[in-house]
Amino acid sequence: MDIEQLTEKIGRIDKSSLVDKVEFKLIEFFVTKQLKPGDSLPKELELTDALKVSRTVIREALLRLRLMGLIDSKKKRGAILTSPDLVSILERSMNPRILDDSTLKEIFEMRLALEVGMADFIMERVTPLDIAALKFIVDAEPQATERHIFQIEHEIKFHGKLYEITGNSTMKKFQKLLLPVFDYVHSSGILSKPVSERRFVSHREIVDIIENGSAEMLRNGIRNHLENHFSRLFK
Amino acid sequence: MDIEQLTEKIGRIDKSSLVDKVEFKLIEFFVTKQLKPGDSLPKELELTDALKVSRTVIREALLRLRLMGLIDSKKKRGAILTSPDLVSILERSMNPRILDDSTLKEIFEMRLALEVGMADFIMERVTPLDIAALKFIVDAEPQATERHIFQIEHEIKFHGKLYEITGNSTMKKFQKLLLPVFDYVHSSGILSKPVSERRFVSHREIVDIIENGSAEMLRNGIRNHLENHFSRLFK
DNA sequence: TAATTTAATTATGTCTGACATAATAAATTT
DNA sequence: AAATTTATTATGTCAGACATAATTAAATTA
Repeated sequence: MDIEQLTEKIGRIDKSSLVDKVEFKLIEFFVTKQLKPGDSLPKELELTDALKVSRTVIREALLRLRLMGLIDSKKKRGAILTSPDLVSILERSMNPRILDDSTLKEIFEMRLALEVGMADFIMERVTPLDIAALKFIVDAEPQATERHIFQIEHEIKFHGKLYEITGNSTMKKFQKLLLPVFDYVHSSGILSKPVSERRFVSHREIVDIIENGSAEMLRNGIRNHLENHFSRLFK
Repeated sequence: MDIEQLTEKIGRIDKSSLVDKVEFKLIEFFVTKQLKPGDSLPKELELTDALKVSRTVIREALLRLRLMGLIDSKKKRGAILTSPDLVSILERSMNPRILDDSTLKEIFEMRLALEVGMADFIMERVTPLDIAALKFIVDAEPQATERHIFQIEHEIKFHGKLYEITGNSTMKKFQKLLLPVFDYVHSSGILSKPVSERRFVSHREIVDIIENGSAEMLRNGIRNHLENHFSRLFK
Protein backbone atom coordinates (compact mmCIF):
# COMPACT_ATOMS: atom_id res chain seq x y z
CA MET A 1 0.00 0.00 0.00
CA ASP A 2 1.50 3.30 -0.95
CA ILE A 3 1.93 6.21 1.39
CA GLU A 4 -0.84 8.27 -0.10
CA GLN A 5 -3.43 5.58 0.44
CA LEU A 6 -2.23 5.06 3.96
CA THR A 7 -2.51 8.70 4.97
CA GLU A 8 -5.88 8.70 3.28
CA LYS A 9 -7.01 5.86 5.52
CA ILE A 10 -5.53 7.02 8.78
CA GLY A 11 -6.17 10.68 8.17
CA ARG A 12 -3.50 13.28 8.59
CA ILE A 13 -2.75 14.76 11.96
CA ASP A 14 -3.30 18.42 12.49
CA LYS A 15 0.19 19.78 13.06
CA SER A 16 -0.89 23.39 13.14
CA SER A 17 -0.22 25.26 16.33
CA LEU A 18 -2.86 26.68 18.57
CA VAL A 19 -2.21 30.12 17.22
CA ASP A 20 -2.76 28.86 13.69
CA LYS A 21 -6.14 27.52 14.66
CA VAL A 22 -7.17 30.69 16.44
CA GLU A 23 -6.06 32.77 13.49
CA PHE A 24 -8.15 30.64 11.17
CA LYS A 25 -11.15 30.75 13.47
CA LEU A 26 -10.99 34.52 13.67
CA ILE A 27 -10.91 34.94 9.92
CA GLU A 28 -13.82 32.56 9.63
CA PHE A 29 -15.59 34.67 12.21
CA PHE A 30 -15.09 37.84 10.16
CA VAL A 31 -16.32 36.26 6.98
CA THR A 32 -19.36 34.47 8.36
CA LYS A 33 -20.40 37.41 10.49
CA GLN A 34 -19.98 39.56 7.38
CA LEU A 35 -18.02 42.12 9.33
CA LYS A 36 -17.22 45.22 7.35
CA PRO A 37 -14.24 47.54 7.68
CA GLY A 38 -14.77 49.69 10.73
CA ASP A 39 -16.65 47.06 12.70
CA SER A 40 -15.10 46.32 16.04
CA LEU A 41 -13.87 42.98 17.27
CA PRO A 42 -14.41 41.32 20.63
CA LYS A 43 -11.86 42.27 23.27
CA GLU A 44 -8.87 40.07 23.93
CA LEU A 45 -10.22 38.85 27.24
CA GLU A 46 -13.59 38.06 25.72
CA LEU A 47 -11.83 36.00 23.10
CA THR A 48 -9.83 34.13 25.73
CA ASP A 49 -13.06 33.21 27.43
CA ALA A 50 -14.80 32.29 24.22
CA LEU A 51 -12.01 30.22 22.70
CA LYS A 52 -10.61 28.87 25.97
CA VAL A 53 -7.02 29.66 25.17
CA SER A 54 -4.60 31.95 26.87
CA ARG A 55 -4.40 35.62 26.11
CA THR A 56 -0.89 35.06 24.75
CA VAL A 57 -2.28 32.91 21.97
CA ILE A 58 -5.09 35.32 21.24
CA ARG A 59 -2.67 38.20 21.12
CA GLU A 60 -0.34 36.37 18.78
CA ALA A 61 -3.17 35.53 16.43
CA LEU A 62 -4.40 39.10 16.51
CA LEU A 63 -0.88 40.29 15.85
CA ARG A 64 -0.77 38.19 12.74
CA LEU A 65 -4.02 39.64 11.53
CA ARG A 66 -2.68 43.10 12.22
CA LEU A 67 0.45 42.38 10.20
CA MET A 68 -1.76 41.09 7.43
CA GLY A 69 -3.46 44.45 7.50
CA LEU A 70 -6.77 42.90 8.42
CA ILE A 71 -7.27 44.63 11.72
CA ASP A 72 -6.10 47.75 13.42
CA SER A 73 -5.95 47.90 17.18
CA LYS A 74 -5.76 50.87 19.46
CA LYS A 75 -5.62 51.09 23.19
CA LYS A 76 -8.95 51.20 24.90
CA ARG A 77 -10.89 51.09 21.65
CA GLY A 78 -9.91 47.52 20.95
CA ALA A 79 -9.44 46.16 17.47
CA ILE A 80 -11.41 47.06 14.42
CA LEU A 81 -11.58 45.38 11.06
CA THR A 82 -9.86 47.19 8.22
CA SER A 83 -9.61 46.65 4.52
CA PRO A 84 -6.13 45.27 4.00
CA ASP A 85 -3.78 47.26 1.87
CA LEU A 86 -1.67 44.71 0.07
CA VAL A 87 1.03 47.16 -0.80
CA SER A 88 1.68 48.34 2.71
CA ILE A 89 1.99 44.73 3.74
CA LEU A 90 4.69 44.21 1.17
CA GLU A 91 6.31 47.41 2.27
CA ARG A 92 7.36 45.91 5.55
CA SER A 93 9.42 43.26 3.82
CA MET A 94 10.68 45.38 0.98
CA ASN A 95 14.10 46.19 2.33
CA PRO A 96 16.59 46.17 -0.54
CA ARG A 97 19.42 45.41 1.82
CA ILE A 98 17.79 42.20 2.89
CA LEU A 99 16.30 40.85 -0.33
CA ASP A 100 18.69 38.80 -2.36
CA ASP A 101 20.00 39.92 -5.71
CA SER A 102 17.98 37.65 -7.93
CA THR A 103 14.73 38.70 -6.28
CA LEU A 104 15.70 42.34 -6.65
CA LYS A 105 16.41 41.84 -10.32
CA GLU A 106 13.06 40.16 -10.79
CA ILE A 107 11.29 43.04 -9.13
CA PHE A 108 13.15 45.40 -11.43
CA GLU A 109 11.82 43.43 -14.36
CA MET A 110 8.29 43.39 -13.06
CA ARG A 111 8.30 47.14 -12.84
CA LEU A 112 9.30 47.40 -16.48
CA ALA A 113 6.60 44.97 -17.56
CA LEU A 114 3.98 46.78 -15.56
CA GLU A 115 4.87 50.12 -17.02
CA VAL A 116 4.69 48.91 -20.60
CA GLY A 117 1.43 47.14 -19.91
CA MET A 118 -0.32 50.05 -18.30
CA ALA A 119 -0.49 52.01 -21.54
CA ASP A 120 -4.07 50.94 -22.17
CA PHE A 121 -5.21 52.22 -18.82
CA ILE A 122 -3.51 55.54 -19.40
CA MET A 123 -5.13 56.05 -22.78
CA GLU A 124 -8.52 55.05 -21.45
CA ARG A 125 -8.51 57.29 -18.43
CA VAL A 126 -6.33 60.27 -19.19
CA THR A 127 -7.98 63.68 -18.88
CA PRO A 128 -7.03 67.02 -20.48
CA LEU A 129 -5.95 68.12 -17.03
CA ASP A 130 -3.56 65.19 -16.80
CA ILE A 131 -2.02 66.09 -20.13
CA ALA A 132 -1.54 69.64 -18.96
CA ALA A 133 0.14 68.37 -15.82
CA LEU A 134 2.43 66.10 -17.84
CA LYS A 135 3.42 69.01 -20.06
CA PHE A 136 4.16 71.07 -17.00
CA ILE A 137 6.42 68.34 -15.65
CA VAL A 138 8.22 67.95 -18.94
CA ASP A 139 8.74 71.69 -19.32
CA ALA A 140 10.35 71.81 -15.92
CA GLU A 141 12.90 69.21 -16.95
CA PRO A 142 16.35 70.52 -17.86
CA GLN A 143 17.25 70.56 -21.53
CA ALA A 144 18.94 67.37 -22.55
CA THR A 145 22.58 67.92 -23.23
CA GLU A 146 24.42 65.87 -25.81
CA ARG A 147 24.78 63.11 -23.27
CA HIS A 148 21.71 61.79 -21.58
CA ILE A 149 21.97 62.04 -17.85
CA PHE A 150 19.70 59.91 -15.75
CA GLN A 151 17.80 62.48 -13.72
CA ILE A 152 16.23 60.43 -11.02
CA GLU A 153 13.92 63.10 -9.61
CA HIS A 154 12.44 63.94 -12.97
CA GLU A 155 12.06 60.30 -13.81
CA ILE A 156 10.12 59.75 -10.64
CA LYS A 157 7.89 62.73 -11.18
CA PHE A 158 7.04 61.85 -14.74
CA HIS A 159 6.53 58.15 -14.30
CA GLY A 160 4.70 58.68 -11.03
CA LYS A 161 2.23 60.83 -12.88
CA LEU A 162 1.74 58.12 -15.47
CA TYR A 163 0.85 55.65 -12.75
CA GLU A 164 -1.51 58.17 -11.28
CA ILE A 165 -3.32 58.54 -14.57
CA THR A 166 -4.12 54.83 -14.63
CA GLY A 167 -6.53 55.57 -11.80
CA ASN A 168 -5.36 52.38 -10.19
CA SER A 169 -4.19 53.24 -6.70
CA THR A 170 -2.84 49.77 -6.06
CA MET A 171 -0.61 50.11 -9.08
CA LYS A 172 0.43 53.58 -8.02
CA LYS A 173 1.34 52.45 -4.53
CA PHE A 174 3.09 49.50 -6.03
CA GLN A 175 5.27 51.80 -8.04
CA LYS A 176 6.10 53.89 -5.02
CA LEU A 177 7.03 50.74 -3.22
CA LEU A 178 9.19 49.51 -6.05
CA LEU A 179 11.05 52.77 -6.43
CA PRO A 180 13.74 52.19 -3.83
CA VAL A 181 14.31 48.71 -5.18
CA PHE A 182 14.50 50.04 -8.69
CA ASP A 183 16.92 52.71 -7.67
CA TYR A 184 18.98 50.22 -5.73
CA VAL A 185 19.20 47.78 -8.60
CA HIS A 186 19.95 50.56 -11.04
CA SER A 187 22.90 51.90 -9.10
CA SER A 188 24.25 48.75 -7.49
CA GLY A 189 26.34 46.18 -9.28
CA ILE A 190 23.53 43.69 -9.70
CA LEU A 191 23.09 44.42 -13.39
CA SER A 192 26.39 43.68 -15.04
CA LYS A 193 25.74 45.64 -18.22
CA PRO A 194 26.63 49.31 -18.05
CA VAL A 195 24.11 52.13 -18.14
CA SER A 196 23.56 53.24 -21.68
CA GLU A 197 23.82 56.93 -22.40
CA ARG A 198 21.74 56.80 -25.53
CA ARG A 199 18.49 58.66 -25.72
CA PHE A 200 15.37 56.96 -26.91
CA VAL A 201 11.76 58.10 -26.87
CA SER A 202 11.69 61.12 -24.57
CA HIS A 203 9.15 62.13 -22.00
CA ARG A 204 7.98 64.85 -24.34
CA GLU A 205 7.35 62.37 -27.10
CA ILE A 206 5.39 60.15 -24.74
CA VAL A 207 3.17 63.06 -23.79
CA ASP A 208 2.62 63.70 -27.46
CA ILE A 209 1.57 60.11 -28.00
CA ILE A 210 -0.83 60.26 -25.07
CA GLU A 211 -2.39 63.39 -26.53
CA ASN A 212 -2.58 62.38 -30.15
CA GLY A 213 -1.78 58.71 -30.45
CA SER A 214 -3.24 55.30 -29.65
CA ALA A 215 -2.78 52.75 -26.90
CA GLU A 216 -0.66 50.66 -29.19
CA MET A 217 1.61 53.58 -29.96
CA LEU A 218 1.93 54.34 -26.29
CA ARG A 219 2.88 50.78 -25.44
CA ASN A 220 5.61 50.88 -27.99
CA GLY A 221 6.65 54.36 -26.96
CA ILE A 222 7.03 53.46 -23.31
CA ARG A 223 8.84 50.29 -24.24
CA ASN A 224 11.28 52.28 -26.28
CA HIS A 225 11.64 54.91 -23.61
CA LEU A 226 12.66 52.18 -21.18
CA GLU A 227 15.14 50.69 -23.64
CA ASN A 228 18.03 51.87 -21.51
CA HIS A 229 16.82 49.61 -18.73
CA PHE A 230 15.82 46.70 -20.96
CA SER A 231 19.18 46.68 -22.65
CA ARG A 232 20.85 46.21 -19.30
CA LEU A 233 18.86 43.03 -18.82
CA PHE A 234 19.12 41.62 -22.31
CA LYS A 235 22.30 41.21 -24.30
CA MET B 1 5.97 80.22 14.74
CA ASP B 2 4.46 77.47 12.70
CA ILE B 3 4.05 73.93 13.86
CA GLU B 4 6.76 72.53 11.71
CA GLN B 5 9.37 74.85 13.10
CA LEU B 6 8.24 74.07 16.59
CA THR B 7 8.52 70.31 16.23
CA GLU B 8 11.86 70.92 14.62
CA LYS B 9 13.05 72.78 17.69
CA ILE B 10 11.61 70.55 20.33
CA GLY B 11 12.20 67.34 18.47
CA ARG B 12 9.55 64.75 18.00
CA ILE B 13 8.84 62.18 20.64
CA ASP B 14 9.39 58.56 19.90
CA LYS B 15 5.92 57.08 19.95
CA SER B 16 6.99 53.65 18.77
CA SER B 17 6.38 50.76 21.09
CA LEU B 18 9.05 48.62 22.65
CA VAL B 19 8.38 45.89 20.15
CA ASP B 20 8.87 48.35 17.32
CA LYS B 21 12.28 49.24 18.65
CA VAL B 22 13.33 45.66 19.16
CA GLU B 23 12.16 44.77 15.67
CA PHE B 24 14.21 47.62 14.24
CA LYS B 25 17.25 46.70 16.28
CA LEU B 26 17.09 43.10 15.14
CA ILE B 27 16.95 44.08 11.48
CA GLU B 28 19.85 46.44 12.04
CA PHE B 29 21.66 43.53 13.64
CA PHE B 30 21.13 41.33 10.60
CA VAL B 31 22.30 43.95 8.20
CA THR B 32 25.36 45.13 10.07
CA LYS B 33 26.44 41.61 10.96
CA GLN B 34 25.97 40.76 7.28
CA LEU B 35 24.04 37.66 8.19
CA LYS B 36 23.20 35.49 5.23
CA PRO B 37 20.22 33.19 4.73
CA GLY B 38 20.80 30.10 6.77
CA ASP B 39 22.70 31.82 9.55
CA SER B 40 21.22 31.27 12.95
CA LEU B 41 20.02 33.92 15.35
CA PRO B 42 20.63 34.26 19.06
CA LYS B 43 18.12 32.41 21.22
CA GLU B 44 15.15 34.20 22.68
CA LEU B 45 16.56 34.17 26.19
CA GLU B 46 19.91 35.46 25.00
CA LEU B 47 18.12 38.33 23.30
CA THR B 48 16.16 38.96 26.48
CA ASP B 49 19.43 39.36 28.35
CA ALA B 50 21.10 41.38 25.64
CA LEU B 51 18.29 43.85 25.05
CA LYS B 52 16.97 43.93 28.60
CA VAL B 53 13.37 43.46 27.65
CA SER B 54 10.97 40.67 28.44
CA ARG B 55 10.74 37.55 26.42
CA THR B 56 7.21 38.53 25.43
CA VAL B 57 8.54 41.54 23.59
CA ILE B 58 11.34 39.58 21.97
CA ARG B 59 8.91 36.93 20.86
CA GLU B 60 6.54 39.45 19.37
CA ALA B 61 9.33 41.12 17.44
CA LEU B 62 10.57 37.75 16.21
CA LEU B 63 7.04 36.86 15.22
CA ARG B 64 6.86 39.96 13.08
CA LEU B 65 10.09 39.07 11.37
CA ARG B 66 8.75 35.60 10.78
CA LEU B 67 5.59 36.96 9.21
CA MET B 68 7.74 39.20 7.06
CA GLY B 69 9.45 36.06 5.87
CA LEU B 70 12.78 37.19 7.23
CA ILE B 71 13.33 34.37 9.67
CA ASP B 72 12.18 30.84 10.12
CA SER B 73 12.11 29.34 13.57
CA LYS B 74 11.94 25.75 14.66
CA LYS B 75 11.86 24.23 18.07
CA LYS B 76 15.24 23.56 19.57
CA ARG B 77 17.11 24.78 16.51
CA GLY B 78 16.16 28.36 17.17
CA ALA B 79 15.59 30.87 14.44
CA ILE B 80 17.51 31.16 11.20
CA LEU B 81 17.62 33.94 8.71
CA THR B 82 15.84 33.32 5.41
CA SER B 83 15.53 35.21 2.19
CA PRO B 84 12.03 36.63 2.24
CA ASP B 85 9.66 35.58 -0.47
CA LEU B 86 7.51 38.60 -1.17
CA VAL B 87 4.81 36.64 -2.87
CA SER B 88 4.22 34.22 -0.05
CA ILE B 89 3.92 37.18 2.28
CA LEU B 90 1.18 38.61 0.14
CA GLU B 91 -0.42 35.22 -0.05
CA ARG B 92 -1.44 35.38 3.58
CA SER B 93 -3.49 38.49 3.00
CA MET B 94 -4.82 37.60 -0.42
CA ASN B 95 -8.22 36.35 0.57
CA PRO B 96 -10.75 37.47 -2.04
CA ARG B 97 -13.54 37.25 0.49
CA ILE B 98 -11.87 39.82 2.67
CA LEU B 99 -10.43 42.29 0.17
CA ASP B 100 -12.86 44.96 -0.84
CA ASP B 101 -14.24 45.21 -4.34
CA SER B 102 -12.24 48.19 -5.55
CA THR B 103 -8.97 46.58 -4.50
CA LEU B 104 -9.97 43.37 -6.22
CA LYS B 105 -10.74 45.25 -9.40
CA GLU B 106 -7.39 46.98 -9.26
CA ILE B 107 -5.59 43.69 -8.85
CA PHE B 108 -7.50 42.39 -11.84
CA GLU B 109 -6.23 45.35 -13.82
CA MET B 110 -2.67 44.90 -12.67
CA ARG B 111 -2.67 41.36 -13.90
CA LEU B 112 -3.75 42.51 -17.33
CA ALA B 113 -1.06 45.18 -17.45
CA LEU B 114 1.58 42.75 -16.34
CA GLU B 115 0.66 40.22 -18.95
CA VAL B 116 0.78 42.72 -21.81
CA GLY B 117 4.06 44.10 -20.54
CA MET B 118 5.82 40.80 -20.20
CA ALA B 119 5.91 40.23 -23.94
CA ASP B 120 9.49 41.48 -24.18
CA PHE B 121 10.68 39.01 -21.61
CA ILE B 122 8.96 36.17 -23.37
CA MET B 123 10.52 37.00 -26.74
CA GLU B 124 13.92 37.41 -25.18
CA ARG B 125 13.97 34.19 -23.26
CA VAL B 126 11.76 31.71 -25.08
CA THR B 127 13.39 28.45 -26.15
CA PRO B 128 12.40 25.99 -28.86
CA LEU B 129 11.38 23.63 -26.08
CA ASP B 130 9.00 26.25 -24.69
CA ILE B 131 7.40 26.70 -28.08
CA ALA B 132 6.91 22.97 -28.38
CA ALA B 133 5.31 22.94 -24.95
CA LEU B 134 2.99 25.79 -25.91
CA LYS B 135 1.95 23.96 -29.05
CA PHE B 136 1.25 20.89 -27.00
CA ILE B 137 -0.97 22.88 -24.67
CA VAL B 138 -2.82 24.51 -27.55
CA ASP B 139 -3.35 21.20 -29.30
CA ALA B 140 -4.92 19.78 -26.19
CA GLU B 141 -7.48 22.57 -26.11
CA PRO B 142 -10.94 21.68 -27.40
CA GLN B 143 -11.89 23.05 -30.77
CA ALA B 144 -13.59 26.40 -30.50
CA THR B 145 -17.23 26.11 -31.23
CA GLU B 146 -19.10 28.96 -32.79
CA ARG B 147 -19.41 30.59 -29.39
CA HIS B 148 -16.32 31.15 -27.37
CA ILE B 149 -16.52 29.49 -24.02
CA PHE B 150 -14.21 30.66 -21.29
CA GLN B 151 -12.28 27.53 -20.45
CA ILE B 152 -10.65 28.39 -17.19
CA GLU B 153 -8.33 25.40 -16.95
CA HIS B 154 -6.91 25.90 -20.42
CA GLU B 155 -6.52 29.60 -19.79
CA ILE B 156 -4.51 28.88 -16.67
CA LYS B 157 -2.33 26.32 -18.37
CA PHE B 158 -1.53 28.52 -21.32
CA HIS B 159 -1.00 31.77 -19.50
CA GLY B 160 0.89 30.02 -16.73
CA LYS B 161 3.31 28.74 -19.31
CA LEU B 162 3.77 32.26 -20.65
CA TYR B 163 4.72 33.49 -17.21
CA GLU B 164 7.09 30.59 -16.87
CA ILE B 165 8.85 31.52 -20.09
CA THR B 166 9.68 34.97 -18.74
CA GLY B 167 12.12 33.22 -16.45
CA ASN B 168 10.99 35.53 -13.70
CA SER B 169 9.90 33.38 -10.79
CA THR B 170 8.57 36.33 -8.83
CA MET B 171 6.28 37.17 -11.71
CA LYS B 172 5.23 33.56 -12.05
CA LYS B 173 4.41 33.25 -8.38
CA PHE B 174 2.64 36.56 -8.59
CA GLN B 175 0.40 35.21 -11.29
CA LYS B 176 -0.37 32.09 -9.31
CA LEU B 177 -1.25 34.30 -6.40
CA LEU B 178 -3.47 36.53 -8.50
CA LEU B 179 -5.34 33.68 -10.09
CA PRO B 180 -7.99 33.18 -7.42
CA VAL B 181 -8.55 36.92 -7.33
CA PHE B 182 -8.82 37.04 -11.08
CA ASP B 183 -11.24 34.18 -11.12
CA TYR B 184 -13.26 35.73 -8.33
CA VAL B 185 -13.51 39.10 -10.04
CA HIS B 186 -14.31 37.48 -13.35
CA SER B 187 -17.22 35.48 -12.02
CA SER B 188 -18.55 37.77 -9.31
CA GLY B 189 -20.65 40.81 -9.92
CA ILE B 190 -17.84 43.28 -9.39
CA LEU B 191 -17.48 44.04 -13.09
CA SER B 192 -20.79 45.34 -14.26
CA LYS B 193 -20.20 44.79 -17.97
CA PRO B 194 -21.12 41.32 -19.21
CA VAL B 195 -18.62 38.76 -20.43
CA SER B 196 -18.12 39.11 -24.14
CA GLU B 197 -18.41 35.98 -26.20
CA ARG B 198 -16.39 37.28 -29.09
CA ARG B 199 -13.14 35.64 -30.03
CA PHE B 200 -10.05 37.69 -30.54
CA VAL B 201 -6.45 36.63 -31.00
CA SER B 202 -6.36 32.96 -30.03
CA HIS B 203 -3.78 31.04 -28.08
CA ARG B 204 -2.66 29.43 -31.31
CA GLU B 205 -2.08 32.78 -32.92
CA ILE B 206 -0.05 33.93 -29.91
CA VAL B 207 2.17 30.90 -30.19
CA ASP B 208 2.65 31.70 -33.83
CA ILE B 209 3.71 35.24 -32.98
CA ILE B 210 6.16 33.97 -30.39
CA GLU B 211 7.67 31.64 -32.95
CA ASN B 212 7.82 33.98 -35.92
CA GLY B 213 7.03 37.50 -34.77
CA SER B 214 8.51 40.32 -32.75
CA ALA B 215 8.12 41.62 -29.22
CA GLU B 216 5.96 44.42 -30.50
CA MET B 217 3.66 42.03 -32.28
CA LEU B 218 3.41 39.90 -29.18
CA ARG B 219 2.48 42.85 -26.99
CA ASN B 220 -0.30 43.74 -29.34
CA GLY B 221 -1.32 40.14 -29.73
CA ILE B 222 -1.63 39.55 -26.00
CA ARG B 223 -3.45 42.84 -25.59
CA ASN B 224 -5.94 41.78 -28.22
CA HIS B 225 -6.26 38.32 -26.76
CA LEU B 226 -7.22 39.89 -23.44
CA GLU B 227 -9.73 42.21 -25.09
CA ASN B 228 -12.59 40.29 -23.53
CA HIS B 229 -11.31 41.32 -20.13
CA PHE B 230 -10.34 44.85 -21.08
CA SER B 231 -13.73 45.54 -22.58
CA ARG B 232 -15.35 44.66 -19.28
CA LEU B 233 -13.35 47.42 -17.65
CA PHE B 234 -13.65 50.06 -20.33
CA LYS B 235 -16.88 51.17 -21.92
C1' DT C 1 -24.86 76.84 31.91
C1' DA C 2 -20.87 75.96 29.17
C1' DA C 3 -16.21 75.05 29.06
C1' DT C 4 -12.40 73.20 31.13
C1' DT C 5 -10.03 70.21 34.21
C1' DT C 6 -9.74 66.12 36.87
C1' DA C 7 -10.69 61.45 37.97
C1' DA C 8 -12.27 56.78 36.88
C1' DT C 9 -12.58 53.24 33.66
C1' DT C 10 -11.12 50.08 30.22
C1' DA C 11 -8.48 47.53 26.84
C1' DT C 12 -4.08 47.00 25.04
C1' DG C 13 1.06 46.89 26.12
C1' DT C 14 4.68 44.91 28.91
C1' DC C 15 6.58 42.05 32.48
C1' DT C 16 7.54 37.76 35.09
C1' DG C 17 7.89 33.04 35.94
C1' DA C 18 6.37 28.54 35.07
C1' DC C 19 5.38 24.22 32.62
C1' DA C 20 4.61 21.59 27.97
C1' DT C 21 6.47 19.93 23.87
C1' DA C 22 9.41 18.70 20.20
C1' DA C 23 13.96 18.28 18.26
C1' DT C 24 18.51 17.38 19.02
C1' DA C 25 22.61 15.59 21.50
C1' DA C 26 24.43 12.38 24.78
C1' DA C 27 24.44 8.11 27.02
C1' DT C 28 23.33 3.50 27.17
C1' DT C 29 22.44 -1.02 25.62
C1' DT C 30 22.54 -4.69 22.21
C1' DA D 1 28.90 0.04 15.41
C1' DA D 2 23.97 0.43 15.31
C1' DA D 3 19.86 1.01 17.72
C1' DT D 4 17.49 2.50 21.66
C1' DT D 5 16.82 5.27 25.61
C1' DT D 6 17.63 9.39 28.31
C1' DA D 7 18.88 14.19 29.03
C1' DT D 8 19.08 18.66 27.36
C1' DT D 9 17.56 22.75 25.15
C1' DA D 10 14.81 26.29 22.85
C1' DT D 11 10.40 27.31 21.36
C1' DG D 12 5.24 27.01 22.40
C1' DT D 13 1.66 27.79 25.73
C1' DC D 14 -0.11 29.20 29.99
C1' DA D 15 -1.59 32.35 34.01
C1' DG D 16 -1.68 36.47 36.45
C1' DA D 17 0.01 41.00 37.40
C1' DC D 18 1.01 45.87 36.67
C1' DA D 19 1.83 49.93 33.26
C1' DT D 20 0.04 52.94 30.00
C1' DA D 21 -2.87 55.43 26.94
C1' DA D 22 -7.43 56.68 25.39
C1' DT D 23 -11.98 57.35 26.42
C1' DT D 24 -15.83 58.53 29.35
C1' DA D 25 -17.80 60.42 33.44
C1' DA D 26 -17.54 63.53 37.06
C1' DA D 27 -16.22 67.64 39.12
C1' DT D 28 -14.76 72.14 39.04
C1' DT D 29 -14.46 76.73 37.52
C1' DA D 30 -15.61 80.68 34.67
